[in-house]
Amino acid sequence: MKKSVTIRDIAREAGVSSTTVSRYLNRNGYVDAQTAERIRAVVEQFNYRPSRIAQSLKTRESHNLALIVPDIQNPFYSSMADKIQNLLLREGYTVTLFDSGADFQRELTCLAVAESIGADGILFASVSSRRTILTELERIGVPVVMINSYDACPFDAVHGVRNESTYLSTRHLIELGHREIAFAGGTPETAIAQSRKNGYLNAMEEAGLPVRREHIIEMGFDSESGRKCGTYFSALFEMPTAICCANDLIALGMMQVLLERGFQIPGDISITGVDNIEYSDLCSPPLTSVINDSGEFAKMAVKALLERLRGSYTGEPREFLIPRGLVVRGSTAQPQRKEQEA
Amino acid sequence: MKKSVTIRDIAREAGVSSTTVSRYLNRNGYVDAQTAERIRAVVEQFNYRPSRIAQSLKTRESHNLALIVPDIQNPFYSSMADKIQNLLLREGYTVTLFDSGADFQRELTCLAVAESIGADGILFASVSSRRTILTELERIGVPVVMINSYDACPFDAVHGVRNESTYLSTRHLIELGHREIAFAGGTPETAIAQSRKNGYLNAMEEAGLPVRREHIIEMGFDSESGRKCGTYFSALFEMPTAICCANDLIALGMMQVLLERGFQIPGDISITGVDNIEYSDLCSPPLTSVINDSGEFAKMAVKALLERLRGSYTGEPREFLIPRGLVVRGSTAQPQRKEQEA
DNA sequence: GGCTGCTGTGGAAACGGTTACCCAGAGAAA
DNA sequence: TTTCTCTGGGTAACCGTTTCCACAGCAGCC
Repeated sequence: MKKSVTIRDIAREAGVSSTTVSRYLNRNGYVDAQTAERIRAVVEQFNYRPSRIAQSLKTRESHNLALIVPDIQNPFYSSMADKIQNLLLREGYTVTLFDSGADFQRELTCLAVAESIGADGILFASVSSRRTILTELERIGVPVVMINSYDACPFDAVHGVRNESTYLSTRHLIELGHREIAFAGGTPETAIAQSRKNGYLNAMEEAGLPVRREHIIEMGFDSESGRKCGTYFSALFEMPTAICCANDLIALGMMQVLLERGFQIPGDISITGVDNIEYSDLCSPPLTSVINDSGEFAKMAVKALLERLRGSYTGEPREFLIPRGLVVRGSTAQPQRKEQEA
Repeated sequence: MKKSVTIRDIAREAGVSSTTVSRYLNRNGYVDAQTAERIRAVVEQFNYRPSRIAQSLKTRESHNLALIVPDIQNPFYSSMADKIQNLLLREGYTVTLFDSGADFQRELTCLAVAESIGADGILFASVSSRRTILTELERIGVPVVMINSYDACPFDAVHGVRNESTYLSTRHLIELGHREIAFAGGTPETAIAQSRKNGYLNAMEEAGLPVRREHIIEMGFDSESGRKCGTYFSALFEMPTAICCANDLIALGMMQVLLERGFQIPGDISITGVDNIEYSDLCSPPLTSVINDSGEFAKMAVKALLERLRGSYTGEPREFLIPRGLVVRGSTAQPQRKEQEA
């Protein structure tokens, strides 16, 4: 940061006090039309921009918000981050983005940094939501919106209906006639992974289908985990006819190794994902997936946070539910084995 | 931001002056071991963290850097952003991420915001690099590192060898025996799109192959543009036997519509991309691509910027070249038509 | 004519840190 | 003894804003 032109420079040059310049800039208080014009001219001439830092110090708001996501490389989150950023920039807020790597300790670090830079609010796609995190958030004391974090918490929350996403995809598989349906889950012990697993289990139970222990495997939410899960399933003596994946990245990684090993998709095995990221449509076969509209997540989260920041809502914590839907594509079909073929 | 505990509170409580507390915190100047311990205890007890904002105001450095990318949803950039952020967080810097949408006006907006929040430095994957941008950057006066922006500029720059990426992929196609090779480019009038186009043209010229006007089309760098280019090519009377795409997103979109329309890849037509994003490996057929190592870009850009920030390098603008390589996958093969088949 | 209320402006105190400068004492060197 | 250097620590100015007061002029009203 170089030596910058200050409000006092402008004031001196325009022959007024800095108070008046400030009033002019913030459009509050009275300032004569001619005076205003004089100030405007000087401001333009010097290309003066007030220092956000000094403003922040004085007003105690930084107009900067923290956005913490578990994995910015996950297209669901990068797309959501993009949209959140655009919406907030328009409202005069900047966004500092943190990638927690889905790690509890790093979530805490992110929060510490967010606090020290004086974030006015926090958008938190937390993966752990342990007590420690919640008490830390309360201590910091700024408005918080939790995203995709299903645990009970004293903050506004934005997510889909609990246990719904994989319920939809599993139902779809069941309706196609599958009975041996496996599940590839995300990072264990996280609320969202739990919710995805429950959706699968609920659908299976509702249909009276047994769930084999070895048909459930949980690694992480990235494509590398998907590859590992795929390798695992391909080695089973009794392979499922369909696999419900906890998100699209897992599904894509899974498809890759299964295709590599000569399985037909959906001929031998059907695959479903969750999130409906762009790439689920770009791959072949294109992936049947559950829509998680990152734009809607962004919109609701921003709306909720802005209302808190502006004090236009001060009531009890709210829960915003984002509607979902199933997109059926080429990766799912009726099972072709045993009963069917015989 | 709530009322916070200040350095003076700590000083009072520890029975010293705020100067001493500051000295203790910043480990400069002399402070007695016992005094230090007393301060440490109080700091911990009150969970005191100095206000970055107040520090910034006084020291004139915000420890915040701006990162401006054309499209955060492009995996190359989201991956690079992720890595940059991690590297810098470790050095005590936070990163404010901007998505310019590959738009000149929005690039200017991003710069204005970056300046007003007092960014100490700017990492700029600029797509326009017009004069206006460069003079604006010089006016702001903080260290700048340009990423993937091939125009001459008075700042450190990080990119691959000029015109190299598509040169590699086009050479590969030529060596496979293709003669009718088309090109699907990115946003026209950007330096990077120009470089990608030149690589293709150079390889063609070098091999003495003619380039048809209608075999070159330039839209944008996203998959939607790729789809449009694919639709266009699929309608040509004289289709090429291979298409060199300016990046992977274009290639993926292209492959989607071509497969949809019944073309075999690589049987009827070979496709190449650039960037080697994760999804180029996850799709089928997996995409032949040119490696652009986002991690290397991140590392060099951060290194260059840190050196400037710390003043450990103050010389002429430098150019950092990131090595590339070709990854041959299933989307390319020898042409199977005419001469070959006859 | 004295009040009241509105317009237009300025002085100066914060906001929470850092740091230049000054001072005191102790031991070492002259 | 005097002077110098080193350790340890306090005073106060300053970074660039905002904002609380204060004040002056003027119109309208009783």
